[in-house]
Amino acid sequence: MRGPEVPEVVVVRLPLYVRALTTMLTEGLEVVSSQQLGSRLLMTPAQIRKDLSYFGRFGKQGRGYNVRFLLQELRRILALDIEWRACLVGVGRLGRAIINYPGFAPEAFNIVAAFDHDEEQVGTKVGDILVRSMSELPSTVESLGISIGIVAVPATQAQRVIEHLVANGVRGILNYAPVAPKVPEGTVIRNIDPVLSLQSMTFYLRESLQTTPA
Amino acid sequence: MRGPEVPEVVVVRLPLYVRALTTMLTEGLEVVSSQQLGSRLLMTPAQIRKDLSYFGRFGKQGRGYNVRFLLQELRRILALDIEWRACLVGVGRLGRAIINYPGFAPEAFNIVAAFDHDEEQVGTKVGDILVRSMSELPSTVESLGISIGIVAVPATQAQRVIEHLVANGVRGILNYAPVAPKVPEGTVIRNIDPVLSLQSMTFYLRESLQTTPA
DNA sequence: TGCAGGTCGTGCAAAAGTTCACAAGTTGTT
DNA sequence: AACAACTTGTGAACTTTTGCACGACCTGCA
Repeated sequence: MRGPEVPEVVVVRLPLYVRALTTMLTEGLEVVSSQQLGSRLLMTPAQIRKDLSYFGRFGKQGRGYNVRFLLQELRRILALDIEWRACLVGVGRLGRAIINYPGFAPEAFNIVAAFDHDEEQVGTKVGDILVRSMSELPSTVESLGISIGIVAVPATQAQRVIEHLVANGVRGILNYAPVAPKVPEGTVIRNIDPVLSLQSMTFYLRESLQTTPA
Repeated sequence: MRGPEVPEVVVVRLPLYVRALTTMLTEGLEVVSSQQLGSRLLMTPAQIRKDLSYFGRFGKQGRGYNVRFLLQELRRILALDIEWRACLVGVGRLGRAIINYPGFAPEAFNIVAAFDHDEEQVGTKVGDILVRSMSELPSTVESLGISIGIVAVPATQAQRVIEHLVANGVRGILNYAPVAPKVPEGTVIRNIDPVLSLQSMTFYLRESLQTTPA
């Protein structure tokens, strides 16, 4: 039905381009070639051109890409030109840090509600966000137009919480719990898991650590 | 010189196996087939068997894998059977949250030192970690045997800080700054970047948001 | 013992992803 | 106007990754 299916790897790279182009724009650069972009991002120019070609023709031969225009197009493609509302579930230490993280809002990702299972927490405020009871989740998601759920609960509860979110219409999950939850078709999940990152890193560090004697 | 080069995708999946096997062990499961493991991790059994085959033959035909044994082997391969010492650079809100994150220590990743550029912070304690001056970094890395650097500084300073770490012998970088720093050959970097995750997520959410009318 | 049901490890084929290489077009200079 | 220097977009070649399918083997039961 839709056009040529875009590989997920390509979609995952687009935000990298958005970020690099944003920087370039603030540097006053008006035009950029796939060559230049590639050397900044450590990628081949061909890959950048191929990636972009899934979505249209944004460049000009002999010249390159207009930074402002390409940026605007990529933001539109990724739907970054609209505000996204998220809720946080789990207001423990990690949850509090996430609410206070200053990196989301400038990118138009706004955490507009927080929930916690612990009734002691309910009614308190974290930053300027009111902590609500889990029972208020359905109505709050509905009334505030929340489409993303940020999960910062213990691993044991993550699957259940995510199912609850999905059942109430939340289609995007940003999961900080150290598990890989299963989600139904049509739901998008991204896992933030520093321990997994470290655990694959050590495979490579091992070698440089143990110096082999002659 | 070394055996058949192991693809990085494979290495990145190993920690997933480690985690699933750990859970299974606590559940009292003694033997597991690639089939079972695959259905838990949402992967094909063939992929699991192929991945493991890069490192040896751990299973028994007709039976499967001994959970305890496979887990032990994988932990050895990933070098998770030794303690890893890390330092944190940047003791802002994010850095404090990282120090207090309870997920590292149980996996034998220990943050044993913290540094900050801000002399006001130096000398204070975060949790039970003393904040040191950047000038103490070289000697501290050396004396405490630190091999991993966790970077939680503003984006503008990340590249510089990482170069400083690498120059002092730190070969593994866990970067929380929203940039993709360049690192020299032989250094392993992993980026934790929730904004990028969200920005690729919205591409898929966009569609389900805008319901196409008939 | 013989056989049915299961599972591993792996060569091979298919699929997915990356890079090459070139026609076509742009820009600036002489 | 002609040309040199660039750069895009893309089909084709190549590389990497995934999945299939089957021989070999294990286990338990009749």
